[in-house]
This record gives sequence, structure tokens and C-alpha cells, in this order.
Amino acid sequence: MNTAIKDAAFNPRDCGSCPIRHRAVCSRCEPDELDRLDAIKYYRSYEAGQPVIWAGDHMEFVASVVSGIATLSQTMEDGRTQMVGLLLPSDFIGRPGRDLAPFDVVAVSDLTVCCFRKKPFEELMASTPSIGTRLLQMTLDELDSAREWMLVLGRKTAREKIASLLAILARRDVVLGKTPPTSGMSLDLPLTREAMADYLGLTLETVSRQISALKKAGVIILEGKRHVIIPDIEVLLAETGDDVDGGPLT
Amino acid sequence: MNTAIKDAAFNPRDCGSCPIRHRAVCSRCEPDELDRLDAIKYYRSYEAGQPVIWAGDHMEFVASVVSGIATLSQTMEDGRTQMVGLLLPSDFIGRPGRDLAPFDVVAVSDLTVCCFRKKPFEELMASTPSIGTRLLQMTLDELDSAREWMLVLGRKTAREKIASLLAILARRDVVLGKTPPTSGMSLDLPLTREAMADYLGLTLETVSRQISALKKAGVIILEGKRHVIIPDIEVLLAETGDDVDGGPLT
DNA sequence: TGATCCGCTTGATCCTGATCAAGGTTATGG
DNA sequence: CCATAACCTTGATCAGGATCAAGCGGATCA
Repeated sequence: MNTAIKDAAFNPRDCGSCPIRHRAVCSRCEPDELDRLDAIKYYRSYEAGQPVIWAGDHMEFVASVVSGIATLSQTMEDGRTQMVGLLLPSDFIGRPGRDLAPFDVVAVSDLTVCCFRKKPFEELMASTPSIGTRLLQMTLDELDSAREWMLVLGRKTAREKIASLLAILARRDVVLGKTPPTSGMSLDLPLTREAMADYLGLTLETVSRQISALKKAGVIILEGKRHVIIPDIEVLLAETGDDVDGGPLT
Repeated sequence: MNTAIKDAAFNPRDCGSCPIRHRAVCSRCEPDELDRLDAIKYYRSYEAGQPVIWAGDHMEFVASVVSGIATLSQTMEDGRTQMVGLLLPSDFIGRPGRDLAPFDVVAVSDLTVCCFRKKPFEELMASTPSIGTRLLQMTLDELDSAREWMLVLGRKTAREKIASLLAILARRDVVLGKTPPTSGMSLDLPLTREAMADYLGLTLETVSRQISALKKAGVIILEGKRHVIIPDIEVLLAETGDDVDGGPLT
């Protein structure tokens, strides 16, 4: 696999914006640790739709998403697929200490990742406890998110699922400062209806219908197919079925 | 909360069987690290049905299950609940570096856990990299399991869900050496029909019906309500919908 | 300028699993 | 020993979402 991967034209001087350095693995590293990370890193980019890795492949690197969006998913023999994670800028890809990729990773938009060769990275981790600590915290966060998503998949209605997905995407955009946190939030859907369906355990028709229903109810306003305006975030949160206090935006 | 917790009558000399020492956090620790772990540990037990901790509570300890079974779950205001994990002997409870419990933990059978006060444990972790490494590996395993479960919740039919649960429980019993791995496997269900339903995102009636259906199809044989005999594991695995190669028993 | 494709929407119908309801089994306790 | 309460099974009916099907609108390309 992994045909058609191209090494990125990403300028190494853009290193300053490398999420490894600033937001992911190494946010608490000392300067000399950063230097050592720099020594083993390189960039790669993928076009929308390209696979980054297939479940079962040997992974010879770990990586951090610089820009773009990728999905983590599983597919059954008969074609049913379930997305198990959404990889956004600053998210980490890979398993130190493991050889085989457990899930498929596919770029859904143009994607640039910052890679570290696995062996040197693991050695660096062994000699730099703060990296391991940071990675443990990130993994615990991912585990909590995965478990929260299990409630969505197992117990929520189609309408609640859609509202939950929109709320999660909205929260991310707030965190990234792309939209105000209060009223008139605006949001670009990074996923096709089918990808949303795979994320939510629904069919694409149901996704489409429920989005239309939320639109008709005035919970969201659609501009085109992919741009969503949320007039009142509280109304959207009420549709998720979650406890409103301590909800997704806090 | 946490009323009615009793300190265990567990004999400290049984320390030799403490899973922290042998299977969980410290399987690769040096003897002096084990001594330091011993210095901050204590046992607790809970009766079937008792809560260990509620989501949002402050956790002043981390722990490892010694014996019995607990569940990790989430409940919506309207009562819908989703189990997000099953805690069996040797499983770890808690989040170093976090203060609040993210999910409810409830004992479903009589339960004994080996606790470590959180602060000293975190200090020990900071000074003993192998503990952190071990914990990272365990957390990555849990994350993979959680993600595999997302496929079950999102895409499998009721019958496949039941078969998947039975396969997982069967695999555990094989690993623990309770039953032969090949033919005529036998298995005690540790959960009520309702708990299975909460794990699988179903109702208890559907669970009951699908178990009856698998029985009628000869995939399983029931002795009483809780004891299951699996005449041919391959037949059960075929019912899970999973790829049979590399399936749950390997 | 069409022709084609892809992503999306909407309608009609079906089916799986939820819900409502009744009764059976097993364990516990007076 | 029976009474009670969990826990479980089974039946009848309902409904939410899947499936099958048709068509729309905006890209891309010859």
C-alpha cells in the first residue's frame, strides 16, 4: 500500500508551526529535546482520499497532523464501515512500542503530517520522560473521547447523533478561534454525508434527512451543502440529549 | 458518594497475587520499585451492586482490580445508559494527572481492588519511567479495545453483537486458563441481561431473544441462565460478522 | 456546450429492534 | 413451606432508521 505518497513541499522553516512542537507531544519539552525531535522529523503530504496507512500495515513512523483532516476507521468484509476517530491538526498518529497499525487512516482533505521515524522516536521517549508523560495524557484524552462516543453510537437517536457531531465540530472551531463561542457560530463540515454516516453509525440518507429536519426546525441554517450557521448554540446542545451543564462547549 | 465502602479484609500477605505487581502497572518494575509501590498501597472491597465512584467525583486514588468485576458506564438524564468498559482482574482504574472521574464505576460482583494513593503514585511514576511506559501501553490497549467496540455498537446487528460479546468473554476465559481454547468451551456470564444490553446498546428483551435464537441455532448451549457451552467456537466467531482470520481468539 | 460524475435530497416501503405486556424461574427470607 | 422479588423469557405491536429508487445541482472534462 502507501503508493502515491509524496514527500511534502512543506518548508522546514515552518517548523515553528509544527504542532508536535507546540501542541502535541512536546509541549513541555526542554529546548534540547526539541532539537533532538527536529533531528528525526520529516514532513509528508497526502491528497484528499489517499490512504495514509491500512490496518495491519507495518508502521515505521509516528506522526502528528499539521494541517488537513484524516479519519481512523474499520471496515468489515461486507463493506460496513465504522469511523473510530477523526484526526485534526495537532492530533497524534501512531503507537510507540507497536509495530502494526490497528486501523485504517485515510486523508479526507489534503493533509500534511509531521513524521518521526519510530525507532529514534522510541529511543528519545525512553530518555525523555516528559514526552512519555505527555503522550500518556493525550492517550487518556483520546480514550475518554472514544468512550463518550460509545454513548452516542449505542444510545442516541439519529437526530441526537447529528446534533452531537455538529456540537463537537463547533467546539473544535471555537477552540481554534475560527468562530465566536456564543451566537451566530459558523462551521464548515469537513466530511461528506457518507463519512458522517460512517462516523455516526447511520446511513447517508438518514444523515441527510436529519440535517434537513434540524434545518426545518431552525436549529441550524445551511449555506450550500457544507456550511452551517448555528444561530443559538444552546438550542443545538439541547438537541444532543446531553446534560446541558458541563456540556461539549465548556 | 462512596458510602458503605469497606476496607478489605484482604490479607496483605496475599500481596503476591496482587495484579499490580504481576500483570498490570508494574510487570517490568525493579524490586525496589515494587517496595515503593507496596508502601503506598491498600485494599478495598465492594459488594455486588455498590458504586466504586461516580462520574465527576474527585478520585484520590488509582487502583487495580484484584478480583471480581466492575463496569464503567455513562448515564443520560433520561436514564439511557451505555457501558463503556468492563473491568476485570488486572485492569487498571484511574487517571494519573487527573482529578475527576470521567465515568461511573460500579461493582457488578463482589469486588476487591488494590488502591494506591494518587499523589504518591504520581510521584513514583515521575521518578520511575517504566511505570509510565507500562501505563501508556495499557492505555493504548484500552483505546484499541474501545475503538473496536465502536464497530460493534455502530454497525453490527443484535445477533452479531451478542455473538461478539460471547466471543470476547470466551477469549478472556481462555487467556485465564478457565476453559480449553478449542472445543466444548464453557463460560459463565458475569452480567445480567440488562447489563449486557447496556454494554451492547440494546434492550434486555432483545438480548434475551437473541440468546434464545443462538441457542435454537445450536451455536450455544445454555445450562441455567448464566452458564454457556460453546460446542464450536468457529461457528460462534462466524456469527460475530468479523473476519475469521485474526479474530478474537488469536 | 453538452455529457458525465459525484455528492446530496427526497419519497416509498420494509424490517430490525424497541416498547408494552404477561407470565415463568430461581433465589432469598420469614 | 410459601411469599416475595429479582431476573429472565416470550408474545404482540409499533416505530425509527435502513433500503430501494428517482431525481437534482454543481463540478469537471471532452
